[in-house]
Amino acid sequence: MSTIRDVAQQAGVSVATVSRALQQPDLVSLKTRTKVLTAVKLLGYKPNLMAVKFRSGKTRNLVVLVPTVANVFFARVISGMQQAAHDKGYSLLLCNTLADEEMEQSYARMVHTSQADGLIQLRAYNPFAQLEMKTGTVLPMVNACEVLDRIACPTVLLDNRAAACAMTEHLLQLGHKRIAMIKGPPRSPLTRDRVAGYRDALDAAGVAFDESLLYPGDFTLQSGHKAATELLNLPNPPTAMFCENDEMAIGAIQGIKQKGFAVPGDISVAGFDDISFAAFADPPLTTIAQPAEEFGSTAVTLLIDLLEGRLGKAPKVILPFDLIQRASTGPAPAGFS
Amino acid sequence: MSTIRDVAQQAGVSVATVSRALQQPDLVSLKTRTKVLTAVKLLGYKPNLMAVKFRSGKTRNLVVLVPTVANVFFARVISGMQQAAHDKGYSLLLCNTLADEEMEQSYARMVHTSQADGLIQLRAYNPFAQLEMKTGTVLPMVNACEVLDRIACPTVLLDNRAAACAMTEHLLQLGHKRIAMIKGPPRSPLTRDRVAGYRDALDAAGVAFDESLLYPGDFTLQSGHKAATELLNLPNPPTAMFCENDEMAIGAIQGIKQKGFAVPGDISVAGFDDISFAAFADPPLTTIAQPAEEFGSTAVTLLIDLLEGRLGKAPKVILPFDLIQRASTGPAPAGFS
DNA sequence: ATTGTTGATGTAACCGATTTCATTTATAAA
DNA sequence: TTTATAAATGAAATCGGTTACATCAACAAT
Repeated sequence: MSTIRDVAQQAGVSVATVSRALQQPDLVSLKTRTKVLTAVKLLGYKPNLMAVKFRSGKTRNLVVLVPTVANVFFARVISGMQQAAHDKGYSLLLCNTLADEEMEQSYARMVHTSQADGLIQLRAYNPFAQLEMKTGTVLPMVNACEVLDRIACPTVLLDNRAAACAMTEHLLQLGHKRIAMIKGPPRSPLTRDRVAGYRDALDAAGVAFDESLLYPGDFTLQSGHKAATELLNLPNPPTAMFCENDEMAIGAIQGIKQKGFAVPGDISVAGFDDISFAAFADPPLTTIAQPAEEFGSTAVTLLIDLLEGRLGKAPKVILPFDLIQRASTGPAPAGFS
Repeated sequence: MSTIRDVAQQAGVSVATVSRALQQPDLVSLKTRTKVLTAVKLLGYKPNLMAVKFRSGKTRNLVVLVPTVANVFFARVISGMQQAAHDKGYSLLLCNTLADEEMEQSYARMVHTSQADGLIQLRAYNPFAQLEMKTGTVLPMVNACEVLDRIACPTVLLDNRAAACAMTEHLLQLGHKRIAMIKGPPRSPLTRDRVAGYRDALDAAGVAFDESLLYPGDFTLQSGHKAATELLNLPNPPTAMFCENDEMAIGAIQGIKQKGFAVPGDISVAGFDDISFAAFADPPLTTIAQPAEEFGSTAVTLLIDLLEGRLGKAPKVILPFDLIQRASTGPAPAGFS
């Protein structure tokens, strides 16, 4: 590997001139510039960016903490991040945390140790909390998708409450009174907001809230299946199931069918996210579309703006949702209404 | 941010001693070590790993080129990579290439420019080819999943030919004679191998090969849907469709149903990969299970072994497949046999 | 002709660790 | 006690760039 010194020698100039010829060509005369470029080409010189980053103290790396890379929605978010980061000359250091706080902190340490400039967290947990407490500093971070309640960093989120309310209203309008919700982990702010939206709609429609219709899942196909099965075993089962993501909805549909019920004839099912499989479910899934890639790109943009000092107050960006009506929801069966 | 010099001053020793106290504690007396550790704690010292990496010339970063992060199978592969890399103290720099060679080369450049030590490519394209040609050197790379034919680097692959042959045999045993194949891009070695395996099985069974039953897709749900629809429009349509991945199979099932046919009553459908959605398709999908996470972890392990000089000849690791028989394949309809 | 200004280039410090080599101190052997 | 050896420590070089500052030449203004 040739270094800048080799180039300087080959070109018969100083290293400073080589550096300038490459970084700020206007400061160097045409003649010298040509000599330098010739030498660069001859030697196949590639600057050692590790040295540059070290010197500058900027890595242009961003750590991304993803609860589950294998989740289709997050995969789309990552895709959006990657695109935005690449466009701005940044790279992503990916971590599949599996929601393990120790793993998250281990990766967060890359920011303390100057291996990355900032961090994006897609979950309601601040891996910097301990260190920030101790040092009184605030580390560059952006929180997206599932955001912490009281966090002083830029966030990107959906109005989950409004979205859940909209979907519940859709089901109510179809005549459903017993609407189950297959939700996420009870502690999650995401779940809390969506349940709140669900209750908003019920309250507005004067439908009584029934705790037993709330079933906690874990966002997997399996848990949707299990939830639906158990909900159907209730003495007074629901006629509609609103799931907090599409995977659980697809799992629920299978569970419902296996119990011998029709979707949406007997039971309506709604999802959340609008992953690509939603449109290919049988029946195609009514769901809330989220701009997943935009979540990613916005998060990256905010973080870079923050890092480069272009961000004043920590903004909260709220992205739009869209209720996609497909065939998995229909009128409540007559016998039940 | 405090540096090693601050610690040295605080502890009243030289920087060399601090470095040793942290890296090779046995070389430092207990008394000094304690002084140093106290100073470290007091100052909240974190070594600047950028400096370490620069100095050592090793970044412990690995570039990963993924055709589509949003593809469920690749997401699992990445997940396996991430785990293995983390266990060995490496980080992943993720690139969603969208099979764009320019993008791939742009990321490959991170290896030339000392931002990463090596690269993992999940596609049949060598982004180092140009540079290696020019310089005569060979850059550290591992090729996995879809591997290049004549490449002198470690590879991890499935015996795609045998797997496709096994699935085709399964369909032949069910009495199918007209078996379509919804394949990938014609140029891909993956496709080529699988088509070869498909023909192996046909030949062995004495069933004539029909070019018109080969339909090229692009691994998306949509393309599976389109392929199935068009195949059913053939004058002499197939009774079974073997798809090169589960997404296309799920798309195909929808297309078939929309045409008014039953799966597997009229048409059997088989997939490849065994993604989580396969078991939740309706009907659940017969498919070839691939150890996706193991692809990732093996690729990472090989690359690290290569980087750390523990690899002699470039190995070809062949991972096992498993034919998962579910409900989407069944006996060929009587009328057609 | 003198001074000032601009443009082009070079010298050397610098970033923060590690590591070689030299030096000092402690310990064991004679 | 002296000497040989081992252990502990420090000074300084090093990695490969960037950049502040110094220098020098060319040219313009006076």
